[in-house]
Amino acid sequence: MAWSSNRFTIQKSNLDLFALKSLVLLDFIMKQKIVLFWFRQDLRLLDNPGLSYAAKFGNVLPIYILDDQNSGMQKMGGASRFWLHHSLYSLRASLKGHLSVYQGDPKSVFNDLLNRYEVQGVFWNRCYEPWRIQRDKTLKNYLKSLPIQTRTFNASLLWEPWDIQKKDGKPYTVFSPFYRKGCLKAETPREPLPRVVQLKSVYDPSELGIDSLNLLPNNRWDVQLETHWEIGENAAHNRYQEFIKEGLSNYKEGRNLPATPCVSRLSPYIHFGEISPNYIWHEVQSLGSNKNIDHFCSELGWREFSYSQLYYNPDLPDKNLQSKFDSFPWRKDSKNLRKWQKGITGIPMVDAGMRELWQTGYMHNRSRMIVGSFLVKNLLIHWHHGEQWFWDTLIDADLANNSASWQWTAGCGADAATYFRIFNPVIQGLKLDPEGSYVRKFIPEIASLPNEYLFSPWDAPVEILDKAGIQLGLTYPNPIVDLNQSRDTAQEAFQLLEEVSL
DNA sequence: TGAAATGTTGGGGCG
DNA sequence: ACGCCCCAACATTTC
Repeated sequence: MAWSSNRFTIQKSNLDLFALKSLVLLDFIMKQKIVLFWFRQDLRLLDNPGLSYAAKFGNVLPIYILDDQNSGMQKMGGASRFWLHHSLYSLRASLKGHLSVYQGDPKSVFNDLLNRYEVQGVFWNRCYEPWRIQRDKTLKNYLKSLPIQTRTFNASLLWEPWDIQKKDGKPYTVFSPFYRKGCLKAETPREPLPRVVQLKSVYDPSELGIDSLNLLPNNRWDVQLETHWEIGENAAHNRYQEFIKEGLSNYKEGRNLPATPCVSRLSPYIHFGEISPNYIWHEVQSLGSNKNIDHFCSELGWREFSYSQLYYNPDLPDKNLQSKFDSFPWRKDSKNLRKWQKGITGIPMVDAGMRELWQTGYMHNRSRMIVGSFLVKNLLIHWHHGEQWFWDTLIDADLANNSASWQWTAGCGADAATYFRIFNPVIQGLKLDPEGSYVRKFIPEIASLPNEYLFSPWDAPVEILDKAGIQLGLTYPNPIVDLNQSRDTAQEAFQLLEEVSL
């Protein structure tokens, strides 16, 4: 049975004659013995437990599968695809060209490979998105039934979600005890493994090739993004070193200032596994212990917390954790949603954040909180819309972090900001971008305003606007809502929610 | 990882 | 010297 389907596969593919002949020959003698290593969110050679394990077996076929079939509504967004495209190229180079790429349902990809090779084992590092857990569980059972040796590893979390629980066996719902009593009291995270060198790798000539995955957009908006990022494992380590040099020593305070280089910007690399949290954790810990290092480590803890929340609440991306929010009267306001997305709300701190996102595929963490608060609380637009926009436009879009953070912002999450915590983008700007350099960078049309009015141009006297060459409503929008009034409205609406649920 | 309103304190100017 | 007022700075309460 395997023989006939083999020939069929070969005829379909466009191999050159030599490769065809040698494969047919192999087919007659014996199928090549290999183990499969399946790359997923772990596109690296350093500290890759699954790959290190596979490497012990000899001939390893390293593969990547783009699976848009099982992901449902959570299909990878545009910015993520851009990143993935380059990350795969980088990984392929590290593997000296031996990365074989496929598309579709992994089960059929595996079946095809099982027909053409004698597969002695299949190994991968675990992912934690509910749809991936579901898919991989089924797949693992299937492979085991054949039987084929299958083994999975942890390469992307410092602590497995099922290892961090309260004494009563329930998951933590508040960050601080989750991190302090849960994570820090649990076993120290695994030490990073050495880089896989001398991998005896195999290449499958009938793989698709990275380009045929069509990960880049047709209208090439990615060209601008590309200027802001180096992508791949080496780039991840360069970014890490840069952060240690430029950002860590003032991390605790500087992390709130969007114009400073104090945040790590490692999130896209971590998401795609170009650098491992274990590597970062142990490197940083080896530098000693102070408030900056501790705070940075706790941010890795926040990531663990997001994954824990998603693991124990698989519908975190769709459903309010606090169900009383189900009845909240969100506004269907596609015009204002569009203005928020494009960064033309007329509120500089919000627009700066949204334009940073659009231009670079990234947004400073503090800006994410400000624009999120604005969308949900000042515009009263459902957090799903923010979640979806971020999902499509962020290069570090991560299901756990994205959904947990939006639930936090909206106030419906587990350890959420209470409803009356509403950011004032003017005050946040004055406090956190005191030089105004963040706003001026992304909103050049108001750059000539003095700092005093930079965050609230509508308050500026006409002569100052004139002098700065600004005509509100023409060169820069009037604010789409009154901050004070919309804040009061929101508080009333959220207050009502509290009362109804009593 | 909020902001505004309200309350408290203490120093300095002044009659 | 003293009481009074003003106000900034800080603390607490409220939404």
